[in-house]
Amino acid sequence: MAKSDRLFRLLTAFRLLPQPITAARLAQEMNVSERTLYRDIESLRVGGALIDGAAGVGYRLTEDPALPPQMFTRLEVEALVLGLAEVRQAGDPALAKAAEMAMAKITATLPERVQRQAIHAVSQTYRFEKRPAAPAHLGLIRECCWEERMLDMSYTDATGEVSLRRVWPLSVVFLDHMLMLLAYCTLRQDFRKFMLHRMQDVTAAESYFRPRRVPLLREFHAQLRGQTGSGARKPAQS
Amino acid sequence: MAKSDRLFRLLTAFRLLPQPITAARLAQEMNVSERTLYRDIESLRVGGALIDGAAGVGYRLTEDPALPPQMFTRLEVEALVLGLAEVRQAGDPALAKAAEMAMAKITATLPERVQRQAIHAVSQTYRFEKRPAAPAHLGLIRECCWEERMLDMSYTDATGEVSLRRVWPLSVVFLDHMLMLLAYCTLRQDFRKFMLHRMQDVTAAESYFRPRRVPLLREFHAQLRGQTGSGARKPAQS
DNA sequence: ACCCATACTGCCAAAAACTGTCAGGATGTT
DNA sequence: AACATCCTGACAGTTTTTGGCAGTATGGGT
Repeated sequence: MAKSDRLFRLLTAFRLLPQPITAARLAQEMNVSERTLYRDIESLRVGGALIDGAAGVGYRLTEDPALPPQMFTRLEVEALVLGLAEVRQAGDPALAKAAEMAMAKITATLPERVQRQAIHAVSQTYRFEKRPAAPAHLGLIRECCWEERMLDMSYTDATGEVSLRRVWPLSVVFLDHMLMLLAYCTLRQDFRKFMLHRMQDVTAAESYFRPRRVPLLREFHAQLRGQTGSGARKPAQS
Repeated sequence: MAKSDRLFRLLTAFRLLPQPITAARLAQEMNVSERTLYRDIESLRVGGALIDGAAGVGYRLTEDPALPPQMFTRLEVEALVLGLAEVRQAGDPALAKAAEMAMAKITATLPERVQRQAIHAVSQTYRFEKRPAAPAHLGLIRECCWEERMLDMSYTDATGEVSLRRVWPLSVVFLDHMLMLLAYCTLRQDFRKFMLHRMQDVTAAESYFRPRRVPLLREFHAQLRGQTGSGARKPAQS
């Protein structure tokens, strides 16, 4: 095995195996002698890896050259922590979980000192008025947006009238107190806003509208901006 | 030169030099023959690099094995975009700017396809009731929290009474409509919450309270949790 | 302080990997 | 079609790497 291949693999082993880890354990993992393993460690060090080794203890990969050179300022760390904390309160359990995972992944890439800054960030968020829990069909709606897949539902509008709709879902908007879907409505042949809590029997249709989502959304936004600019009239809503 | 060293350097050259780039150019850069360069390319490919090579054109590094093994799921990307968008509406210009920068840094590390998912994320946020712009002293307060530096101010409480305060600032809380500082108040010898818009003449003191911020904040939170659990009484506020 | 576990480094002969030259084939662009 | 460039095999000579051995240094626990 070429040494260069082995060095790549050694870095992977370092990331995956519990630390601290002894040279003997790594050598076993790599099928080389300990002497060679010591040399490999030295090579990785020359290549930029910061590997801490304590006699009687073992090795730790303290900074990984494969990790991004990206370095967040302290204020950027605050923004990330605060933003992801907001998402955790957004009322969407799946998104809250994803926010946690994203934060964990980012934290794992940070040097220890910056990790501590993130864990003990100054900025916090607290919401007195909680959003109601997201309806069960939020995940389905989101996936249909991603996949540019049409969506069928019955919708109860503000007057209490129920209608069957086939829409092209474009975007999910988190408002102060509720969730809204921006979509193109095939029944009305126009853009419409739908409140998620007024939807029933939401199902993914067999048809797709790809690849139209991004331009349509851009158009909807332009329309909304145009209406906002033309006065205090509230944008049309289903 | 050891081949393993050269492979690291070749990846660097790939990232820095304009693409597409010919084998001849890279060989020159690395001081090896073209034949060796072809072998090196093959070695990088075996190691996971996705390098596109077209006869008559040159090479492109399409996916870089040095990029983080961390990969955000699509939902995690949504959470990041949404969270940082919330921060941009938080009423704190410095933090908003930091959120933009953080998002740009994260985006830059993503493969192209995932970058597009981030740019055209489904989740958006819109706030009807904007927070008032943060008072000018927010930045100073934040820095004093970071540095565990005492803060002096005059404070107008809910009854309109003004008092001079020296506090140990612990945390800035973004509420629905306003900003709040959690602090230890040396005047009252107790934890207190202060609304930022009721502060005047905010200055950093000469003294520090480090390293006390994290345990104090933990204690304050425990106190708040205790009060919440004991009934509907609203926590004490200055 | 002592003991144990482990990091660390130099040396050397044998083994393995690598190199550049040469030749020839394939492919993309204009 | 012409040109530029990717691609790959073969081979003799060169360079690098390996593992075993020996000895030193160091961190952590008791």
